Amino acid sequence: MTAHMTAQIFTIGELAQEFDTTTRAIRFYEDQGLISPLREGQKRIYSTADRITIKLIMRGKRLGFSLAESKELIDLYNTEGDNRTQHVRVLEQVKASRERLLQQKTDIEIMLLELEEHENRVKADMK
Amino acid sequence: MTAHMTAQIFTIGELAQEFDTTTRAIRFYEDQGLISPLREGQKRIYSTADRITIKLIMRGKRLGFSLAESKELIDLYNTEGDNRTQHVRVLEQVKASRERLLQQKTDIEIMLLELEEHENRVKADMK
DNA sequence: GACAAAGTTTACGTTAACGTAAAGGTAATG
DNA sequence: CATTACCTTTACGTTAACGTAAACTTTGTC
Repeated sequence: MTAHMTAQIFTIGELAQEFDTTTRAIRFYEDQGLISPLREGQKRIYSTADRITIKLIMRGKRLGFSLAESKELIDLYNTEGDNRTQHVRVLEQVKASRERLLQQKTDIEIMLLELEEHENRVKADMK
Repeated sequence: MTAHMTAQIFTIGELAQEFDTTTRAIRFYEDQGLISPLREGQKRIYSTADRITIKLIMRGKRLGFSLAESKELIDLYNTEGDNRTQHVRVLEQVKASRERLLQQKTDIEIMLLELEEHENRVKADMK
């Protein structure tokens, strides 16, 4: 038997379900150049790579990334590492992304602490 | 001498500067019921409480919170803890907020890991 | 008292990220 | 072959969060 699995594919409906979104939204992401599914006649067919891209988009949305920002990240991962200046730009982008994420992380820590404080106040108040 | 400092106040311009936003935005938050500055004649005057609220709004924005969501949080902190059912609602809200923040936190961890992986690939590629 | 630097209100404009509706193609199923 | 379940394109509508502009007051300051 062959060692490879036949490449997994997905329909737009399946992906919409999996990521709890709509086919309209997924087509919109294509419009915006975030994904480029193949076609089988009229119908779009999505690869596992497309699926991962959508997962990235959704994660980005949960963190308040605009589609443009998510696209930058996606393109970042897709840059065929060819020349040096490209590499430098990529590393700079990575740095910027990391800093943003770290800022968000500390924002979250603060908010979690404040929530806990408030929860304690309210609980004490209930007694 | 008296032990209390005369209550700090701020103008809209000062706050706009401090939070790197615009007076238009701050007035908009008032429109949306997130803050209610006092007036001195025509002019708005902001208390330290107002300032803190704005800080909360900005933190929310960095985390992708809509103004409506930030308002919920602000109202949460401002609920005069009176009756039990109120308390229960508050605690449920706290729980929901916490869960959202924790989800965001894990999203961030994953993205940070992926960034690091990619960074290493690119760096290895440069050699 | 004229001017600049802040503040004010009112109101229309703009962008992102889809929602919603219409009108139609295709493939399996009873 | 008619119905059902998806898929397609085209296109106009909607909401959030302000931006931008106009026209006006208030407050020092030269």
